[in-house]
Amino acid sequence: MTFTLATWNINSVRLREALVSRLLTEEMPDILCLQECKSPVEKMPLEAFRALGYHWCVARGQKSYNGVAILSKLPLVDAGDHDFADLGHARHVSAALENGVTIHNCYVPAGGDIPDREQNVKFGQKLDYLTRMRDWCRADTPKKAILVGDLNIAPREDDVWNHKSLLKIVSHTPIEVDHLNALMEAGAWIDVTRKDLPEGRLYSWWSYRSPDWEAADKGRRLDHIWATPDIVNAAHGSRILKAARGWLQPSDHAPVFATFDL
DNA sequence: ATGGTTGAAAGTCAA
Repeated sequence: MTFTLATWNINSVRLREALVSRLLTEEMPDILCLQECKSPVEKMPLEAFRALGYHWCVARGQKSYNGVAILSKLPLVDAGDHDFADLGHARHVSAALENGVTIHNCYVPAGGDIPDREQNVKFGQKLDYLTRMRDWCRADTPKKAILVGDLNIAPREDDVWNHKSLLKIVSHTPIEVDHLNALMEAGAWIDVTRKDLPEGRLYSWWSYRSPDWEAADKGRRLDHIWATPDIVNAAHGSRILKAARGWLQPSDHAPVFATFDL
């Protein structure tokens, strides 16, 4: 069985229902993981996606903030969620496919503007969230698992438009990268996007604050697809649909894709 | 060090 999976921080699924439908229609991923739905589950426009063949959905929502959903053409079973930060945020949900693969859809806290937990509680919450995810992987080593989402960290020098100028910018500070790497080691996670595309700059997010995002191209790779070693060799065909960042009234994130032959 | 833009929701807060 082969399936294609995509992950996309949609920044309001209700406002951008038409963009989600466009992605589902044009790209036809078997599974689409959304973050920042900014909606309770009962107000997510799931009927529109069902009409396009996405009959299964596992989601967690809340009013105004956060919110994650896994839309699928393939049967899914809800496999639970974790509130890693104990903040009552809907930032994680997981689902199991019939082939025994578990998908974890994550939205790691952005962490505020100041990269210092003494001055900025949000930064501490981000680091603590990653530590709790690490401990969860240590306690329960994931198998046949895929972890996707907006991890809000661009770990590599070629995951940002300028490594040196971003070293003190939240999303690319060494302490965040250390926390992300500790999580990867704890679960033996492999970065599927970089397995497939090891060379060159890759971005999945361009700020709304840049007047000409495409010409400036000051991007960061914040959105990731990881897999455990037992299935990573099944992964191929990674890509980032940069064009979606240029759609009308876009999300500031572009969708990231990978295909698995399992 | 600051500003720039966007979304939800009706204040600002979060990103």
